[in-house]
Amino acid sequence: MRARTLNIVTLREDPADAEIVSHKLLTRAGYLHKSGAGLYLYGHFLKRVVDKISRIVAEEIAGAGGVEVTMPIMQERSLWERSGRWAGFQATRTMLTVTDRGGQEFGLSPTAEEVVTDYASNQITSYKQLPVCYFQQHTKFRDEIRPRFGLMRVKEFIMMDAYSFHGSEQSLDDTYQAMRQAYTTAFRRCGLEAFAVEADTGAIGGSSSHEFMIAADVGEDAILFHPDSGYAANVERAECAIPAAPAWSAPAAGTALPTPGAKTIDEVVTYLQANGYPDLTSANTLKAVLLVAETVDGDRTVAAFVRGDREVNEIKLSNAVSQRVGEVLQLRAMDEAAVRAATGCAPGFAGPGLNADVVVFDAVLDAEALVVAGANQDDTHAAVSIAAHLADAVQADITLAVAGDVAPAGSGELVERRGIEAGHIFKLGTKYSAAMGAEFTGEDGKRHPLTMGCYGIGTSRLAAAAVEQHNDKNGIVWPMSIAPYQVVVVPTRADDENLMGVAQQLYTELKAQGIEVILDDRDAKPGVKFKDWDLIGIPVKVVAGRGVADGNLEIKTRQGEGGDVAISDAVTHVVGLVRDAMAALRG
RNA sequence: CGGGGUGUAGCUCAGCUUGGCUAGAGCGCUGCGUUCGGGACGCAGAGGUCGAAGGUUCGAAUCCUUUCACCCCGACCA
Repeated sequence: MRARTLNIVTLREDPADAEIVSHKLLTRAGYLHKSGAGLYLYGHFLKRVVDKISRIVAEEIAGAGGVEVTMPIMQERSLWERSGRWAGFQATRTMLTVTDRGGQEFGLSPTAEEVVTDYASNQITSYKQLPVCYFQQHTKFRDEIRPRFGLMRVKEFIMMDAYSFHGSEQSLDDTYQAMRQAYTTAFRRCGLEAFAVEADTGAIGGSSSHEFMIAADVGEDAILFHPDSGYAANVERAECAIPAAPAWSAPAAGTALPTPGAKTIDEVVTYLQANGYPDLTSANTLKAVLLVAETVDGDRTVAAFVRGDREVNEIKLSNAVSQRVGEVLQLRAMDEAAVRAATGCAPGFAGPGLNADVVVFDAVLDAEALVVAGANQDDTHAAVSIAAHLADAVQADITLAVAGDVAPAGSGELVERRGIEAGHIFKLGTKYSAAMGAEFTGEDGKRHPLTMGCYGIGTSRLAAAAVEQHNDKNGIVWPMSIAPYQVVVVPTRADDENLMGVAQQLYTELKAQGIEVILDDRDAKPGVKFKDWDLIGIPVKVVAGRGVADGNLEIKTRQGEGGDVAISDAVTHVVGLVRDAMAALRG
């Protein structure tokens, strides 16, 4: 491709609305044009990067048994009602909808379990056809509450989504592991350092899932690791062991403790330490978190109790509450009136015995130990044990794990890293097939629901993640496998027929060798061209300049390695650089 | 949706507090000339409904009201 035809426009300054390096560089280098909030036009270079990532991902998914198809983006409401998810996606307003002239509503695909399960129920009739895995690379829509970070979080994006169907849990396990391996290989081929972590299943559901994270400080997800045992989990999911609370000189059970004006744990502890209980710590208190759970059947009040020195993990809590009242669409804080209705007192003095539809105690709490908890009476706490309140309560792990906690699988502390969620794999079981009647006839001659798995990779997000991992002060440094072009040939002067002739011939020969090459035929100063190609991040640069008189070209990688090479050896040399880099990424 | 902020040239921004001449700068763009290996220089130019609507005023980018858009912090997720 000739640079003049590409109409290359680069910016010297960072765009005002960009926060993270990938957004800045992709915009400055002309890959990305903002069309609206969370809506981007992909320039020619970005289109090529995304296509390359798509191709690598497709090859690996196909290698794991995937069959590529294309599903509709507009999906009928009735299909989503069959799985029961229409209400949930509307309540959380995750799905964008459109209405046709007849008044029929459609969801714009945020994911495609319904469509593919409907397809599978039509296609699959016998166990002899199983397993099968359909996948696609298509645009997805999500009504993001807050799009941000350039390509990272947008309303419209490109995703690889795969769905597998099985006759047994064992078969699902096999495919799940094959997908996990395919993901690992695909990310490596894209030049990305990724790792798998245990994750919450969220709106997709199912029994278990892993997320694939790209390590990056700007990542929106916190991951807790235990290097020795290999434990790694999203903080939303992470379990932890909490050391027992230290003993304190508690009064008799049931003793009321006046705590005038002390509403927060800190205030209560500080007040009581100064008023007769010097060895009290926040670990000896009980924190009440009052929430309202929205379900398809209406709101339910929730009281969650964790140790006073810890925070509630709302994802874990939501899952625990779902066990009792059905799927929780959303948790929100109780307003003051609701708190008064539940406790009979002002906010800040809630404790066991209050009136809520669902009461959850963290599993780590010692039921017999005396703790300081709200007495459901203004300006009063009490020394209580939760044992008497467990009867109708849920006991579950609802504590937010933090770095420094003891890892669940033994000794040692959890450490925190941040990551960008690039992919997710789920074991769905029969959630969708049972709801939608997708069944097959087994070897036993009976009808069984299909067992399912699903798998997603944020293809366009990967492009941004790659820039986060591969850049320097001069711009992007693409891995060879996903660079928009592999090589650029830069004649230092457009008006020098000799230089242009040498550059032109090299360009033609490299193209003939199957190399993706750009000829920079722009009439610009050499410095301008060099800056542009560094910013854009083309892996190999060949300069036809002052060395040509001596029969040399300068060949350098984007990392700055290389030097003069005889013109006669240039094609072989460049082809070698490209092939070696590609081979290294294949591993 | 709650909290904070910003809308002025293609891009990055000044001007607004305290209303006043033809609304400015840098980058980018056009022409000419000199340059030509890491974002050159000189000269001459083009480019703006100051987000939108309404109001106050002799006079509004500036003050008031309404509204829209975008960005940041929180809840959603590939």
